[in-house]
Amino acid sequence: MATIKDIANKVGVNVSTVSRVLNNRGYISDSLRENILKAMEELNYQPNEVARTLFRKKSNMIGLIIPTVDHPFFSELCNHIENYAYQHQFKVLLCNSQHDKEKELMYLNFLKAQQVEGIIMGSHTIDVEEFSKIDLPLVTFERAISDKIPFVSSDNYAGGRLATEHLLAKGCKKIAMITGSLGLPMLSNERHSAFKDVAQKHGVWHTVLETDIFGFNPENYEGVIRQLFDLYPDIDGIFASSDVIAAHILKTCYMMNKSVPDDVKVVGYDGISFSKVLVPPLTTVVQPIKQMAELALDLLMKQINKEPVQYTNILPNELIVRQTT
Amino acid sequence: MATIKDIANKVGVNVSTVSRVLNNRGYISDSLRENILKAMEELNYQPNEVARTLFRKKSNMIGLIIPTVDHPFFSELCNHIENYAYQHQFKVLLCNSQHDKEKELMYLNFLKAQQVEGIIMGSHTIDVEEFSKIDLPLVTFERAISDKIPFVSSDNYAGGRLATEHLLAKGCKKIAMITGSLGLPMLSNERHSAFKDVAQKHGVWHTVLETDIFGFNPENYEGVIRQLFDLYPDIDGIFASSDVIAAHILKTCYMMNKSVPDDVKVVGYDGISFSKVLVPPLTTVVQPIKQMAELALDLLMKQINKEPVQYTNILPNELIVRQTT
DNA sequence: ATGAAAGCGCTAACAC
DNA sequence: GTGTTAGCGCTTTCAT
Repeated sequence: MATIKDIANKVGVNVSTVSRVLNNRGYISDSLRENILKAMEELNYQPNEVARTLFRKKSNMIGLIIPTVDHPFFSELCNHIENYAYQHQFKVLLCNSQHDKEKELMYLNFLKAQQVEGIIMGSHTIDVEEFSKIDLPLVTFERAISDKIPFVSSDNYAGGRLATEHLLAKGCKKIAMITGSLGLPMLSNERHSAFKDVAQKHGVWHTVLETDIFGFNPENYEGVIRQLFDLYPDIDGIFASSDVIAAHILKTCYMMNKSVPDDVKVVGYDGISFSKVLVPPLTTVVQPIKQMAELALDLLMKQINKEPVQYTNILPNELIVRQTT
Repeated sequence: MATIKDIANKVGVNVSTVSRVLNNRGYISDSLRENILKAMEELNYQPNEVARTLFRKKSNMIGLIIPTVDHPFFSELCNHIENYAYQHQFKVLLCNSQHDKEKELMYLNFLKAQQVEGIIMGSHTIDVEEFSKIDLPLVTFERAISDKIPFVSSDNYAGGRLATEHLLAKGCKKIAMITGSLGLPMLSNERHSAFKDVAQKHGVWHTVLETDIFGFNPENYEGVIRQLFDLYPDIDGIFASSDVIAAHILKTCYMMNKSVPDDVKVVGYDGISFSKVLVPPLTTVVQPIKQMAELALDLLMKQINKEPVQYTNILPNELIVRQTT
């Protein structure tokens, strides 16, 4: 791989001259610039960004840690973040923690060592204390760590209320919530609080099913949903904590010959693009994923630029009624 | 951020000594090692990987370029690649080209500049000549560039044949294929060739609908599928070039009150995890995505280690019959 | 067993 | 306008 030195030698100038044309800094005669540019072309020269980063202490990279990109919510989030970052000349280093504490911590250190300029955290297995060591601009998704670390989330409680009240408004008498893990310190747990509060307030029978410890183990979703129906055959409304879970509910209803929305109504959460192509198209609480992504990056960039930021960033979401209710 | 110098100063030794404990190389007295380790702990020291990479010319990073992570096939692929890479101490730099030639090229150069050790290309908008300039270990998905660049794909022709023959075996008399763009130089276009060949061979009426130029613009899928049905109301079998398209077909059938599989049968392609939770669960040609991901990385790592590789890597896929046929 | 020094590729004073 | 030089943080001979 050609270096700046090779170019300099070839043209017969000093490396600093080459560096000047590379950075468009200082004066150089047009003819020299021409020659240098030509030499770069010929040697297929590519400035070594690693060396540049070492010197500048600026990598133009940010880190994104999520549980797994293989979940539509996160892949959409990731996609928006990448796009927006690209517009602002940032590259994103994607890290999938797989909900593994070791891996999350390891990636956190890796990102630091890699001199990223900031980190967006969407995975939450590590403890609060660890964050103090990071000492890098940070933004969190769905988790409030401290009043020093801004977070963005949608209004989970309001979303849960919207969903539950909608089920009741549609006449459901016996409702269930099926949710991923409630054991992680995430704001999304408030969807569950809202569900319980609303059901209690209306004096409606209700139950909660926690599918699994981590929320992303869809292999056994159908099994547990079947169990729920076996136990309570007259459940007529379900609030799923994610559209992915909702999809499994629709599938299970299909397999059990329960008609949606006639026998049971279901409302999802997230508003991922797949929600509108499900059969039937899913009623769901849609989060403003794109805005959330861009807001997170804005907050990160502000910190990178030493600008003040707001720590609490809760975006509204919207119930979209389709055909499962 | 603490550097190796800070540690050295604090302990009162030379940086090379610190470097030694960092790399477990050479001899150092146990007591010194202890002290140094303690100092690192106290200063929360993190070796600067950028500096290390500059020296070693080894980044432990590979690049992955795909059209968009916001497509289940690629997010699953990406997930498997990341996992497998992690097991082999490689990090992956994810680049979404969005099918944009500029962006793909820009990312290609970025990856080189970033000193990645190799690149896996799943996006294919740039021309063959560009590849000669890359001069880095490369593996391609679904595209044969040259006999110097290994590629991995599933057996697209066989897959297309499997799907089409299955439709015919199920008694379809009037079949359509709905496919993404055929305009990109991808091996997956062979699914289409197989479809036509099989239909012709059996003398069955058939038509092909190309949804859009790039294959990932699902906004208007329902519209074009409706048009197809309006034009040919008696189509009774559809082969979709991806499970995502198949999902849109199922949805559109639902909206048009066409029963699947009674009125129209549909078979998808990919075997993404969502295929089994669709309603009805989708009959589809499943690609061995995980094996493909790991094979791609194996081929890349072999090149990195200067080992010989096989250039043609076509994996078999399997028709899984579920309830849409 | 530890230190001194050179160098990875690049940039930015500072000379001339 | 262009060259010289020091240095970014780290590793690795080569001394001692």
